Amino acid sequence: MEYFHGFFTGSSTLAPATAGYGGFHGGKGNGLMGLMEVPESLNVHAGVISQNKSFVDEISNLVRTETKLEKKKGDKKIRKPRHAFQTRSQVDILDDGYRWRKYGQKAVKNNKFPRSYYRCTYQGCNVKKQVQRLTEDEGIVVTTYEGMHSHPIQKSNDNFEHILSQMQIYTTSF
DNA sequence: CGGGTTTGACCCGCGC
DNA sequence: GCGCGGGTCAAACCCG
Repeated sequence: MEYFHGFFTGSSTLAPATAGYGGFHGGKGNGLMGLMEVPESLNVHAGVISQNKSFVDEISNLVRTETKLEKKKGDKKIRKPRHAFQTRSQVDILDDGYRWRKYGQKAVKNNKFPRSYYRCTYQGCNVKKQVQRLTEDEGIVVTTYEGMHSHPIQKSNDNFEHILSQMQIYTTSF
């Protein structure tokens, strides 16, 4: 819990994305080398590769949507950092080593696939994630993590590393 | 039996 | 005020 000090309180406006990385993976940061921050170059890349264009658009939309929720005059608003991962996978369930409980599923507009909402089941851990598949590229799955884990992973992460090795990753922070 | 999933209802912010 | 879209709740259900 102490992890969240000054992070979720919103006192610090910078909300370091690096903290998110560290929290995401407790111990060895092996496969996380693939992680990179996504600046505005995101837009630059749009249109370069036709296949990737669609997901880039989707990500952009995602970013815009969440950014709007952060603008509040009464600076008391807590800005919760989110990290969006774009992965290539046949299955929605990407086992990252944590134990998740699904708590909802909604259809999103402009997307024929539903979005699933998961919550970490570790006691006191309020990390959430949502998984979304793209309409045009059903081989692409966007996973958005919200919050940080303040506890160790409960399973061996061999599987996790394996998945990471075949992952194209995009992250955004707010 | 206990924990996770399903699924419709509810809730809330926002734009019209 | 109302409808819409997105996020969450919770009761029923499923499965080991």
